[in-house]
This record gives sequence, C-alpha cells and structure tokens, in this order.
Amino acid sequence: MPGPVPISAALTGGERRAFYLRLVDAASSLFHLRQILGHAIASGHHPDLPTTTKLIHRHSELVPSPSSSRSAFPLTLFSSHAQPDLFLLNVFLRCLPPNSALSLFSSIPRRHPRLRPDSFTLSFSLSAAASLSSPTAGLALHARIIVDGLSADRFIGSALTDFYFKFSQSSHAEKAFDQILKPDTVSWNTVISGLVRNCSFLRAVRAFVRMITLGNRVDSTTIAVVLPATAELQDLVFGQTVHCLGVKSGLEAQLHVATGLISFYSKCGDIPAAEILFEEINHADLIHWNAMISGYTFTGCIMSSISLFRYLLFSGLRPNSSTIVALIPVKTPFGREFLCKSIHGFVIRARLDLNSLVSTALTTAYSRLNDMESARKVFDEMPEKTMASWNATISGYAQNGLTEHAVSLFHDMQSRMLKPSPVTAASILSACAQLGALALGKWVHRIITEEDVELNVYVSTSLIDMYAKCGNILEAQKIFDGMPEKNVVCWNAMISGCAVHGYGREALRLFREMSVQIPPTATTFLSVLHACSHGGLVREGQEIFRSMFWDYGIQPLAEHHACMVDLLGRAGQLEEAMEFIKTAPADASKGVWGAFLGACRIHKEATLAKLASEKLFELEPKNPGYYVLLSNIYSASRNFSEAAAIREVANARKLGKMPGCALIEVEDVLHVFTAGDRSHPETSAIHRMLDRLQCQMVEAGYQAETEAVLDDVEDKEKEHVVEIHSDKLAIAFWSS
DNA sequence: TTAGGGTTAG
Repeated sequence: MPGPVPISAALTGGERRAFYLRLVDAASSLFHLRQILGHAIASGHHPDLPTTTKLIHRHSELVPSPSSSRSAFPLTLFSSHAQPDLFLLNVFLRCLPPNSALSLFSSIPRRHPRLRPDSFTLSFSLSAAASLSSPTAGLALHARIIVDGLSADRFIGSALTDFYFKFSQSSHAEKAFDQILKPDTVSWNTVISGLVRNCSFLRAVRAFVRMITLGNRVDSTTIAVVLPATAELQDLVFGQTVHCLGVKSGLEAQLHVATGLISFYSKCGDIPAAEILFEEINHADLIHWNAMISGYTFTGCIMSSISLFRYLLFSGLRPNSSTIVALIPVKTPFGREFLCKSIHGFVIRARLDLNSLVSTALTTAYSRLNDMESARKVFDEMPEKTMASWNATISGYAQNGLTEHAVSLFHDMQSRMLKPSPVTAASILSACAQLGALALGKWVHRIITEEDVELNVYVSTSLIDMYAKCGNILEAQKIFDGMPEKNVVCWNAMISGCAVHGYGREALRLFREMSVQIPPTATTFLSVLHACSHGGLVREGQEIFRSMFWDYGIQPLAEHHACMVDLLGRAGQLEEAMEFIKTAPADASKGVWGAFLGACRIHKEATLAKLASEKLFELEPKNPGYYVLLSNIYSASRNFSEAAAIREVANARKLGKMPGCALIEVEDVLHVFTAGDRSHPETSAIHRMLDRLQCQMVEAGYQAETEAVLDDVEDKEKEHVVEIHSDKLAIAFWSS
C-alpha cells in the first residue's frame, strides 16, 4: 500500500505524476486502484490526462471482460475531463461494452470535435462492431476507412479482416487482408484463425505456409490457430512439422500451444504423443484436462477417458460443462448407451449446469443411440436453445430417417425467424439425399440462396450429394465446378455420384485430377472402385486396387475387398473372383461372399451360389437376405424344389425380410411402393400402364426371366414370382 | 487488432 499522503505533497507536478503512475502500475486489485485514486484526490492531485489514462488502462487489465463489468470507475474518470486527448479516448473506448463503445465513437464529432479518430479508434470500434450481431455499424466504419484512405494500415486492416470473418464473409475478409501494406504476425494470425473458423482448413494451412515463406515471425497464437486446421485435415505429418516449428521457436510450453498439440495428436489417432505432452505440462489447467479427456473419447478409449475424469475429480479441480461434453462419445459407438445415461444422471446429481453445451451433446448422443424421444426431451427442456441445439436435433431426426420431423423442426425454426446456419442446411440436405426427395432439396437450395447462407465446403458437399442421389448429376457437377476450395470429402462425393450414375470413365478422370492435388482416402478408393464396378471397368479397377496400397499406403478394408469381388463378379469373371476371395482377410468374409452371391445371381450360377450361401449361413445365420437371394437363383435356373426348400428353411427359422421399397417424386409429391403393392389410390391405372410397358418391352426383344417359366411353379411359389418389383411399380406410376 | 478444450454438418 502507498504510504501517507504528505510524500506526494512534497513533490513537483512532474514528479507527482511519475509517482502515481508507478503506483497504478503496481496495483493488484480494483480496491487497491480506488485507494490510490482516493489518496491522490485527498492530497490535491486531481489525476491529469496521463494518470487518468493509466488508471483506466490498469482497470481494464484487472477487469478484462467489459461486458461483465458494471463498474462506473472508468466512466467517472473519463467524464472528469472535459477535453480528453485521443489517447485517453482510445483507452476508454477499449474498456467499454461494444454498444457503448460504438455510441461513444459516433458522438466524437459532436462532443469532441477537435479529436480526429486514428487507426486505434477505428480498430477498436470495428472490434466492437464485430462483437455485435449487426454488421451495419462495421460497414459504416469500413466506408469511412476507405474515404480516409486507411485500408493499408495494419491495425485497421486486421480489425477489418476479423470483422468480415465474424460475419462469414470470407472473400471480403481476405480482400481486407490483401490491402494491408505490411501485415505483421497479428494480421497473419487473424487471417489464419478466420479461415479456420469458416471451415477453409486448406486455405488456412496455405496462408500459414505463405506467412513463413515471406519471413514472418510466428508466435504462440499462430501455432494455436493452425493446429486445429491440421487436425481437421488429418494431416499428421504437417501437424508434426508445426510442432517442430513450435519447439524451435521455444513456444511448445505455452498454454494454448500445449492444448492445441494434445488435441491435434489425439484427433489424428496418436494418443501416446498426446499423453506425453499432457504429462509434460507442469501445471495443467482445466482446458488441458478437457483436451486429453476428449482425445480419449474421440479415439474410443472410453476407459481411459473415465479414469482421467475420476483423477480430475480426485485432484480437486471442478469439472465444467466442457469436461462433461468431452466425456460423451459422439463419434464412437463403444459404451455410448451406458455413458450417455450415467453422465446425464451425474450432471443432475452433481447439480452441474445443464447448459446448452451439455444439452446439445446429450441430444447428439441420444440421437446416435437412435433414441430420438430422449433427444427431443433434452432439447425441449432447454431454457435457451442455441443454433447448435436446433441443428443437433434436426440432424438427429435426419440420421434416424425421421425426415418429416426434421423438416417440421426446420419449419419451426423458420417461423421463429431464425436464419438457418450452414450446419442446418447441410443436415436438412442430408435428409433430402437419403429420401431422394429432389423437390425438397431444391426448396432448401432456394432458401440457402435467398437467406444468403454461406456456401461453405460442408454445404456445397451436401448439395452435391443431394443432387447426385436425387438423380440430377449435372447440377451436382455444376456446384462441384464452382467450389473455390475442394477437400477430400467433396471430391469423394462427386466421384461417388458418378459411380451411382454409371459414369465410370468420368469417375476415373476425377480421381486422377484429384490425386495430383490432395491425397485420396480409403473412401475415395471405395467410390472409384464402385464406379469401375458399375461401369464394367475391370482392368482399371484392378489397377486402382493395387495402387491403393503400393502407391498410397492405404490398407484395403473389408468394403474394398467386397467391391473388388463385385467388380469381377459383375463382369462374369467368377473364377478370378473366387481366387481373389482366397487372398481377402478374415474380417472381409461376409462382404466378399455376399458380393459373390450377388454375382452368382446375375450369371445364374447355382452351384457356386450354393457354396457362397453355405459360407454366409455360417457367418450370418440370421440374415434373411441370403436365403431369399439363393432361392431366387434356384428359381432362375428352374430348380424350383430347391428354391422352395430354401424358403422353408428361412420360414422355419422365423426369418422375415423387411420389404424393399422404391421412392419416386412426381410433381413435388413423394410416392412409396413396396413389392406387390396395391395400396396406391391409382393402382389400377398403374397396373394397366405396367401391362402396356411389358408388351412394349417384349416387342423390343426383352426376355422375361421368371414369367416364362411359370408353368412349372407350384401355386405358393407362383405367388412370390408374380409379386411385382417395387421399382417397376414406381416407373409404371411415373409413366401413367 | 489475433488467441487453447467442448456441442451441430459433408
């Protein structure tokens, strides 16, 4: 504490100011600061401009969050000067909540006409505008910046960049950044962080590389903002390079950097590296613990995650809502049911805040358990619903096939005048894609355009997927071509779209174009192999499969093996397919034999089919599909007694099969047909059209496979064969 | 002027 007042009375004006400035610097609490001010006034020293500026500055350091501070201290001090200088005004402006800061800024010409706002005044006001949800104030500021010719200033430029990124206007943000004459570390950090927040991960990494190439210094913020991008891109090697740079620059031990590294390594599956880093931190804070717990959960190490949580409680740290969220497995299925319920119970028992963050995570976890009732209950009970919670519930409905609920909740959102976020759009589009609902998808696309929802890489990929699955491959291609940044997932979606439409050559062309730009993933290879299989490109498919491991180091999974058998089998190369099966790993058995059985059906190979079925009955005795398939193969090769016998076995084992269905959209209405369906109101017209089509097909040279052999069929079996395929009904309905 | 973990999407 400062000593008695008389010391100050003995000093000259300049000495007295220096004395108080030193005291203010050393103040360690708000109470202390007020005492210093009291002493000064009592000794007749009314704080001059520099002392007041220092007092307000120290106050904002001690009370960092302006919005939570209700203290009148800075205001009283500022108001005591009728004619503040620009320095005092800037410091005061900075400690105000955003709306007050902006009204102070707009009052400058009237109340302080002699003061001309400088780059600090404008930058601070821009930050205030960015924190408010209305962009108008920031746009007016930008207009003024342009008029005053201040766009090249690095403070102003960085604030502008950040402002536009906060409103998801990435291209304006990057333009503002490009105008900065000499961007410094903070300017580069701003642009990298903005790109990451707007999901442009590849661009963020490129900006980081450019920053270094141009000789800029990196700081702990740079490392902390670029790491989430490398984690999202699953680029372990690049992240390790960033790590090395951090070590060489002596930044590894910084709090933010350590957290970023733990999170990065665990998201890339390198738990041991994350553990070493976590253990090396001297005084780990709650965020470090949360990052490590989340890393365990993310990679499916549920037991480690729970042990670390127990240890956290034991160590006396109080978990927060992020800790609870970190415990809820969203991406892995292991132990989800148990955890979800016990965590829900724990949150209630420990009277932890069941805030929007925890509720949203619970909603997601329940929807992944296919328990939409519990998910909806958590959502309904939320006092304040966030955008994430709306999206979690909508996507939960979509992923559980409850499309009507998803759409109805989306309508609900719109009636509350809530603008859909890119996540909302992607979730709803995924529902449309599953349903094949083109009209609904187009409607969502219109809303995206009308409401100016940012077309980020997720939304564009969802649109590609939706258009491809709903049959409009040209529109999918158009969106794909217009994307400024393409990542692996959108390339995969486009290739997979080509596969579905039978465009094998186009899929291969895309694959070649892609692989010179970014490394393909296991999913890419699956899509390309599908495309080869559907396009009859056997040699090309074999070449791709070989290259997958030898050129790209990706181990083929069960699905890839099954796809290869499908490729060979469809092309009639059953011998080769059989040889290939022998080389497949054990976990691929179901898939490869299933694909082989499918090929036997196409080529009516009853003997080989029997062999495949025996394997499949062993592997999956309760799957009715294989019985149906084998029975159909026997029917096709006129072995009706065997066909009936197989059905008997299936019936005896009480294996019912879910009927497949076909969906068709006519004039924006979705119609569903199952095999032999007569429930449609226009059923007689449909059957008339079907007959007409059948005649035309026969005239065109079509040879019916089953209908021609009906004479040999027993009554019961005949009923089954006559049952009209759902796809045929849908097509007949569309034609009628 | 930038800033770590955690919820929602392809």
